[in-house]
Amino acid sequence: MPRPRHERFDCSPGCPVEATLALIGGKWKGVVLWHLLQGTLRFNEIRRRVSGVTQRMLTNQLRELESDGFVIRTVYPEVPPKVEYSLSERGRSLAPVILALQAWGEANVNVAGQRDVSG
Amino acid sequence: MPRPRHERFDCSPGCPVEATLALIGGKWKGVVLWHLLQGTLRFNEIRRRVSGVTQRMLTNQLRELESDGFVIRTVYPEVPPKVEYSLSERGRSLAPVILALQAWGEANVNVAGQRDVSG
DNA sequence: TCAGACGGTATCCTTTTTGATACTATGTGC
DNA sequence: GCACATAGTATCAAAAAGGATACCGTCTGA
Repeated sequence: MPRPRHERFDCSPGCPVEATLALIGGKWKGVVLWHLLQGTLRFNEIRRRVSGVTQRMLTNQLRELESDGFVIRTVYPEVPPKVEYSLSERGRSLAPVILALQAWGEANVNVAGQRDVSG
Repeated sequence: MPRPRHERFDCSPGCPVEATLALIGGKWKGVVLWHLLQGTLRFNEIRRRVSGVTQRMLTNQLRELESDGFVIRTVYPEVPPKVEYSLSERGRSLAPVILALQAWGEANVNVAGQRDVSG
């Protein structure tokens, strides 16, 4: 069972930054949260939208998001199975963070892979 | 040399989020960026502020931040050595992201023994 | 002479994270 | 019977990230 990268965050000023990052820094958590910000989704709907994620990883990330209180998992006792994922209030409170990440990425990450290092 | 976790980010909407996270998601990058947002710092100044980080990891994270164009490393050819780290323009452009992370963390992460965090 | 500060490297090792693959159960359509 | 869809587990392996420790050269101060 994966754990947060820090156990305590009373280190120093600036640590809330780390704390937040430790919660949403999983490889797929950002995109998943972003998609859930648009509305409730079923497992395979998320999986199709987040291209490249494996079933195992998606389960994993969703479980972590759930146990961190960001995501609500609703199981409908049907056959075939139906499970819906939606954001909790706490999850929605991340919106400004996710949107800031998105905005910066759109403005600064070149898809073509170019990188300007020379200042 | 560590690489970003994705090589391409043209996957789908939402991916700018992942792209940004891949760049600043290192264990100590958030705090380091936060501290550098306050001004230029020397290596050991950062090290003292970021409690818990080892010399190796700090070097590591700073090198990655440098090669991603966020941080400018200035070596003064003196003895004893003097190396200063400051944010590039690109680094400063992360301010809204870092501040969003900090704001959320301060509001939502239960920090045992946390006192005032100026900012 | 010995310790400490400076800003690192080099090496080894452990932990964490991620990926690939196969498997579960049930129902529907062909 | 067979494949597909649903939402997962289980298992094994690899890769990435992180940590501990020792070492480098030079200077200052005790």
